[in-house]
Amino acid sequence: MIDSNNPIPLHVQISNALVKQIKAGMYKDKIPSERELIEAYTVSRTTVRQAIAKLVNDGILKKVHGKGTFINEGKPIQEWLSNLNSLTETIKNMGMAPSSKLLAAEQIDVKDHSIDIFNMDLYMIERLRYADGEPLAIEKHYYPLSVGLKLSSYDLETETIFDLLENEMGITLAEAEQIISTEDADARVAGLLGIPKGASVLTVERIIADELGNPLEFYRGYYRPDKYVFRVKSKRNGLRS
Amino acid sequence: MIDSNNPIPLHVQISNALVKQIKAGMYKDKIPSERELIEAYTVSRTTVRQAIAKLVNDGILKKVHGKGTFINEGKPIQEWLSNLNSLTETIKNMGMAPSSKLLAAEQIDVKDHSIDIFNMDLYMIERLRYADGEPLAIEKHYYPLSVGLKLSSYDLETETIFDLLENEMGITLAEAEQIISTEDADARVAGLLGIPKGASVLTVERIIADELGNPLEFYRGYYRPDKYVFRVKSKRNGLRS
DNA sequence: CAGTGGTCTAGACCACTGG
DNA sequence: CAGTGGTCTAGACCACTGG
Repeated sequence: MIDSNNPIPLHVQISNALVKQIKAGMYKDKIPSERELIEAYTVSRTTVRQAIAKLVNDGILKKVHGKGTFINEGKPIQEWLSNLNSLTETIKNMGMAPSSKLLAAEQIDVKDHSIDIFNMDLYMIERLRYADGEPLAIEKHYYPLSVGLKLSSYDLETETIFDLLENEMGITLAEAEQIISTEDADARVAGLLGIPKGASVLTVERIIADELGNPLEFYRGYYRPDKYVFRVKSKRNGLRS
Repeated sequence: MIDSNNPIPLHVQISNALVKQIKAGMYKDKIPSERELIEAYTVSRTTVRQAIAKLVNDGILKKVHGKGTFINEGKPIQEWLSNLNSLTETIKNMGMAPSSKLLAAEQIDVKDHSIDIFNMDLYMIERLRYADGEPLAIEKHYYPLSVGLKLSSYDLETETIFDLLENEMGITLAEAEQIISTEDADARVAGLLGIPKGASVLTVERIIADELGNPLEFYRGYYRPDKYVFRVKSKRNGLRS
């Protein structure tokens, strides 16, 4: 299972093994202690701690000094807002299986929409996103027509849009500004996400720009709050006057 | 500067020293290599890497294999990343007049609450916050009993809690982790905020810690989404496969 | 090639939790 | 008290970047 000849680092192998075991319900609440994992995998403590640190950072585990390392029960998927990650990446980091269903991929006339960041016709891609087969979010991406048309030539149910943009189309995503809010789910959103009409959904509006600040994508996402939350780290260095 | 007799861990001391040096403009783009830092601080590589890892996780530094460790430009490290420091300040910045109504200030038995970050009885302060006389948010702050009691001796309808903690009580707030989500307003929340029962409210859970990571405050806020949204800037990580 | 970060070992002592 | 995670040392070899 853990193979030191494998080019995948040992701490990554252990990390993955732990996620698999946690998902399989092998541990009720607590994972084995670091010393026990050292024994089990015949590795050093550094390696074990490195594996655990990753899962703690992802919000899967939680360490308590003197007691042990515990599984973060039933916690929704947590996205770190300081990094702009694709939902696919985030879901994978949480040890779940991402999938997508394409709802729409179509041109939108400039006069029909209120998104004014591109001064041209748009192409809209809408997908229902799943984690371990459960509906998680609806994502609508808006691109300039040429970009959208090119994207639509790929299989958008299996591909990661960020991958396509960055690796296939040579577009560099640099930074994003996101607005997080909430609204009551309308009938369509509720139906797709499998929640009652009127229930709260987390909403994200996002503009991604390149290094020069030119807009590349407008995005609107609707997330099930019981399965997905946003996490932010903040600092307070020398704010005092 | 770096003192191994200091109870503050060496890697934290080095971490802080690096931040100070970066802010002072001591490095143009790249910080010294790990081997150089080992020399400079007379510590092991593990310790240096631990110090750097923290700053990478915070988005201040960025490592590039084979090249070095670089400063992440444009990441403001001197302020809260998301304008959540003091609601008073944020409201003022929007050109509105902040005010507060104290709803509760009371001790909570350790056995009655599920907040387990302090292993002691808590003191809870709950306020309804207004902007230009309109209800905007409900804020619940939880502190260790001694801190809460001291806070309650001030006029919490006019004072800013962060001001009291930092300037009157000499408590240093270093960093916070926040979780943003949403839920349906219950009758009480709806009534206080002046929205229909069941309507969506933005929720924030926050733990503020000192420089060593010891928790200082637990916080839960309920915001009217029509009057308050969260804005976050994110960067795309350079490290993808 | 020298220099960089990435991975890993095999120890050690400490501080904290609970019985 | 035994067991836990937290910190730290002093090494080693590897993979990658650039001249």
